[in-house]
Amino acid sequence: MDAKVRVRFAPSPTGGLHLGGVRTVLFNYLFAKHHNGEFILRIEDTDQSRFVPGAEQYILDTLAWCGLSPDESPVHGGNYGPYRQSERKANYKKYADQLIAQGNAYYAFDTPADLEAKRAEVPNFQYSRTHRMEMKNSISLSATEVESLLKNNTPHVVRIKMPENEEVIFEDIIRGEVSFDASTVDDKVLLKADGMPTYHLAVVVDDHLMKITHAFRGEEWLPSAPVHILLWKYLFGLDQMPKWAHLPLILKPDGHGKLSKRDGERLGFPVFAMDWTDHITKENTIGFKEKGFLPEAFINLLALLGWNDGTDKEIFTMEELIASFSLDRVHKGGAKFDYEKAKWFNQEWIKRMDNEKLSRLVQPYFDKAEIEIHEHDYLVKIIGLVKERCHLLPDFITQSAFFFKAPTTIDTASITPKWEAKKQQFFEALVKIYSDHIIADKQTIPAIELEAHFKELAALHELKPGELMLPFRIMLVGGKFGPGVFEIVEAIELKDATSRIQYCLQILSTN
RNA sequence: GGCCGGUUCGACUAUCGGUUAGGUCGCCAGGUUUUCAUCCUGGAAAGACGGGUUCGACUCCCGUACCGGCUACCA
Repeated sequence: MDAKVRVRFAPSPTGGLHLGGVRTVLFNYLFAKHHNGEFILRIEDTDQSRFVPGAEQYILDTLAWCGLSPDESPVHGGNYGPYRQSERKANYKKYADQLIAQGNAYYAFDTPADLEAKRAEVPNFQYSRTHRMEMKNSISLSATEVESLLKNNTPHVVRIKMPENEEVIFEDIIRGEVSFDASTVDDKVLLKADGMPTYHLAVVVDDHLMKITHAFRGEEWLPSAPVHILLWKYLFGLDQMPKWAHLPLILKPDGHGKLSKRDGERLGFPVFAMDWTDHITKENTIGFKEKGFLPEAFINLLALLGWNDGTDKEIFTMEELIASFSLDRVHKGGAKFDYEKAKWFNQEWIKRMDNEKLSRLVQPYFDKAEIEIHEHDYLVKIIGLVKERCHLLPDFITQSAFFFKAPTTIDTASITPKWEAKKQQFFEALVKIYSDHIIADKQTIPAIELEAHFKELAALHELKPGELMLPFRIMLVGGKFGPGVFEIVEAIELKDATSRIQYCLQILSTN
């Protein structure tokens, strides 16, 4: 039987994790869990010039928030560590040497300045068979020259020698057969002058050493696939190579191109999973988490960007995704990100979520808005009352603040045009009745009874309840929104309701 | 420029040769809600183009167009 499924997500820790990155993690995770396999997090920090402090922790935090916990990682450990490529540096040279010995790679001594000059001189310069002999390397130079350069520790890189008449063909799980003429691809650098491998060498060596069975990555990697295939062939044999799948890109909602951080800023939506603060500029980029998305919704919407189960089902739990995920239902084409639909997913998840659980998630937003919650049970109850009108977590503040303190702004403009003495008298009578209840030690009354009393009183004053409802609502919540008025009165209790009515009557009489 | 990939309503997508091309978001209209939201009903809205193959093509093949990705000692 086939070996146990092992997949990896291999980000370089350079900044916030964006939608596309998280989706790549998700597909890796779902595939692994679907096949009872293992999901590995490997940090590809081979470019020391791009090291960003905190970025690795951010990736870990993001995976934790999303519920995509790795089985092996720099912090979770595992039998194939270390899981940071910078700590695996010693591994790579051996393989580079092997490639050179086999004639599949060579030393190149060109300085960055040499390369720059050559690029300026030759339009569309490629370091390949067309110009290889014009450069300074162990193919163009004599053996003695190379030896002395090496002996003098002349800075050099190792480049793969792309074959001349070879068609590189491989099977992509999503795209089917893909082929390249190897001679059109340039001689990629494998080992840099600082001794660190480039992605090309590192990914092949580590996938082999970590026994990766399936390698998934974004479509932007497709053009360099022939380099990786060749490396597998030269180093470990094609029969050992993982199965590849190049995932479709997530595109800008408007216009064209890959979704980027700037699109989010421009169009007003998050692109990163969580808040990310640039360590140099201190500029903060908002994340889906902080914007008020539920991780369940975030995962759900990401899963449906480029995949579906073939039915009309759109709301999936993680368990359901694991059960039904399959790579052959992943699309080939990129998907434009639609923030409106993203919010819809979140709303659906808010509606489904347990009030108690929701209350714990919403509490921080109340704290931030400086709205004091005296009783937790009261908050839970209010959440149940307003949840279906909230798309994002902060919506709970605007939708329910009036349950905790009297509204600060009152839309009196919607009352005054039809305000009259009769109505004034009605509300004064209502205040009297509520006050009597309070004196009788009744702090609140069930909504149904409140409504019945209200209607009786209206009839007594020869007014239709309909003309009183809107003013009443505005007195209580400040505007034309919110749950049923009598439910509100029941919740905020008579004392509070009374003072809100009185406050408004005062404003209305002075106008 | 070169190489590679992609193309169904505005967006996400179903369809694996035979359908009035379906669903969801958004949009519009109506109902419910004596408010808003929810919810319900209805509506507008799509196979890039041109050739084949076939009794029959959204579906298979070729070409064109358009879009995207890559083309660093970055990943």
